[in-house]
Amino acid sequence: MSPARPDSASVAAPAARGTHATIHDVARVAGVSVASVSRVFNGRDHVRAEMRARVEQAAAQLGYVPHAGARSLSMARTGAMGVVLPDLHGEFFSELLRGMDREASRRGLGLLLTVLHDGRGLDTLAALRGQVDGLMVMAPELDPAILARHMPRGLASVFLACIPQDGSPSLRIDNRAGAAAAVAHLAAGGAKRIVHISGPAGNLDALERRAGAEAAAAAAGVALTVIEGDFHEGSGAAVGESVAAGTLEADAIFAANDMMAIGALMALKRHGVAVPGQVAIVGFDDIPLSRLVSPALTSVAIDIAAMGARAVAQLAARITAAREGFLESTSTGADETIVPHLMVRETTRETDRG
Amino acid sequence: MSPARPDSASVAAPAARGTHATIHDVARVAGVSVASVSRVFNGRDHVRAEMRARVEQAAAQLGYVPHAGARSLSMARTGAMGVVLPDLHGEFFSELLRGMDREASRRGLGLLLTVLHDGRGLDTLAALRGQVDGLMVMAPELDPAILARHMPRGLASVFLACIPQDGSPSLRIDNRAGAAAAVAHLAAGGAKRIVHISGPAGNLDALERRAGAEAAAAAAGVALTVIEGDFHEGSGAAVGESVAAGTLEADAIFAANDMMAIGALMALKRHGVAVPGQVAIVGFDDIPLSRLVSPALTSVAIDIAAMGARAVAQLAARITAAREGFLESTSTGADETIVPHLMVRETTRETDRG
DNA sequence: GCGGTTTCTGTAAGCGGTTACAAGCCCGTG
DNA sequence: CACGGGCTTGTAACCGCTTACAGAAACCGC
Repeated sequence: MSPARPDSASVAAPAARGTHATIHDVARVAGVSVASVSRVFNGRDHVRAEMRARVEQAAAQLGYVPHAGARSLSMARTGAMGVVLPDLHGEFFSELLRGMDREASRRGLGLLLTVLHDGRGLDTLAALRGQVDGLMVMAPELDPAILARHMPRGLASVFLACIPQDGSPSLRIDNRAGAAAAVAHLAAGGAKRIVHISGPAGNLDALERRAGAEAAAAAAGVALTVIEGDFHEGSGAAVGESVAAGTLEADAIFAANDMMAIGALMALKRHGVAVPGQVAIVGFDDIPLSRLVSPALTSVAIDIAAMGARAVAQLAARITAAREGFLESTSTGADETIVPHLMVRETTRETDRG
Repeated sequence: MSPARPDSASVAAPAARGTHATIHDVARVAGVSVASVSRVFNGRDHVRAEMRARVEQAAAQLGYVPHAGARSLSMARTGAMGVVLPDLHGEFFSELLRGMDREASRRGLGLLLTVLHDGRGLDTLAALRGQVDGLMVMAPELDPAILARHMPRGLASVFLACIPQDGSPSLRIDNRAGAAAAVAHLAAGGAKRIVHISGPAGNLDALERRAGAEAAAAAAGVALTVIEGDFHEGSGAAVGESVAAGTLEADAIFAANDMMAIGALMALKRHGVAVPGQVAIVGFDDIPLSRLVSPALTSVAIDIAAMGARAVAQLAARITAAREGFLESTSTGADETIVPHLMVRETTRETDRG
């Protein structure tokens, strides 16, 4: 019983049609044990040069690639992070993912995307166990209690722009400060009657932005009327129509996001209302589109991509902490607050060409 | 030796700190075998109501969730699809993912995102084996041979807008037809000297669009000058500058994508060149932004989200085909061609208000 | 030429599920 | 009351890989 040698007969069918070669096939072809093959591939342990060569040759010949699933099962590590997002549109979505990807791929991690279509999808969260090492969750519309109930236990997680659960760290946007800066800027520019187009009622960001706007308006002694929007262009356009028609009196509009601001802007333009001459406008998010509309939109800027990258970094830290055994540690991982800044453009500033 | 009964002593520590309960823990607590627990959770086999109740109760008590990795190992099915994309920006990216997600989540599948940063990332493709059931690959910039070399063998795949490998089906945009329609439209509007801002040299879409434009220009008997761009706003702006300065003579511009068209549009506007009065502009892709700039951009429209959804559907079909054993079948899965259509807006049409 | 290291390599026990197979149960019949 | 057959359930063998442990081999100084 000599150790298995490369024997042309037994090597005949290393893998069935379409099936992949396994580590055993490689071991058999190379005439070594599976442990050695594993060692060669993970390169931590000592392996003689000749053995390494034999294994690599066999692996190449068979087109062997380790099976990520099996590996993650025995190592308790998947190499992927879950991203849980609401049903986002457009630039915010892509910028966030872009930032996450930048940081994740730097660390050799994958990103598993899960979109919550207004609540549905929540039950798939639990199924992520064993498929990802941690979760980045953004669910500003969701009742924190419901969210908590659906979070898979024991999976490291980071929350974006929503209330953190069970001591997980979170990344928060200082919506109040951003909104306050916007309103203060409008007031400083001479606005007396500001209309705030808010986000949907249940949305946390929306609530905070509204609060910030109200505080700043009170401080500056200007009137603020709040109209609820839905973060989409249409609701902004509706407000623009009302203002143009005179139904709604306003010399400035502060929208809770850029799409609504742009909707309002387009509606006003369509009706020949001068922006910023008669009505000044400020948005929130500073999506790339903002500087392309004309007049270019003044907006509260958040570095969305950077936020995504930070989320990955935080989660990575939290995952390794958990692996080291500090998981129950009282240092829950620092929350981070991202402070937005005002990007002044043409909708709040008379330009040479109006 | 009765079968293990729920015994408070042995049940003491179902899971260590932070660790998940396994199917064995559930079996022990419920006093049944692991097979039964598995049956209850997969619900295919007959299980008595009382057993079901016992297991469900135990699972709930332990907060048990099946481990996706382990399950995929024994079932040879992961429930996720890999998405391989170039380093895309903006709306195209988000629309595509949006469409893919819509279809994937309808089928209960996840999306694992891998971005190719100009070539790097290719080696991670092979590592996807065992992590996804199939791959959707979009790599218009990549040499097909290099791509082929890096594709994990035996993994079902669908190619988007690039040359298919090994008989995998692909989804292609009829770039030629779209570009031809754009140029024909410009010629019909009276253009005599058209400038085409192409995409980068190695890009397949870019080449096809250029070819379509050239063919249509020849057919219509109008002059076409090609200037190479990079799909970003800046290169479009550069052309706009040249045209405004008179360095480049043109009464119409056809850009290979919308961002370059918008760049050109902004540059022309900045210099007071009338659009479409002096220069008409057509873009390609019809990203949401196109209708928001002013004048609104005429563009060749592709339903990007629909394309993403189709890719998922095709891949799903191919995966089940492979599972049924038709993997070597000569019917390689039908290629699909998506025919774009022209969306005429203000940059090629005098409007009431110019 | 022998014990003690040091450096490789193989064996086998998991990781957490699924599932073929066999065994046990319960029932209606002849 | 023995018997065949339909439901349920348990046992154990995988899925493909990592890794603790132990055995083998090579090298050391004496």
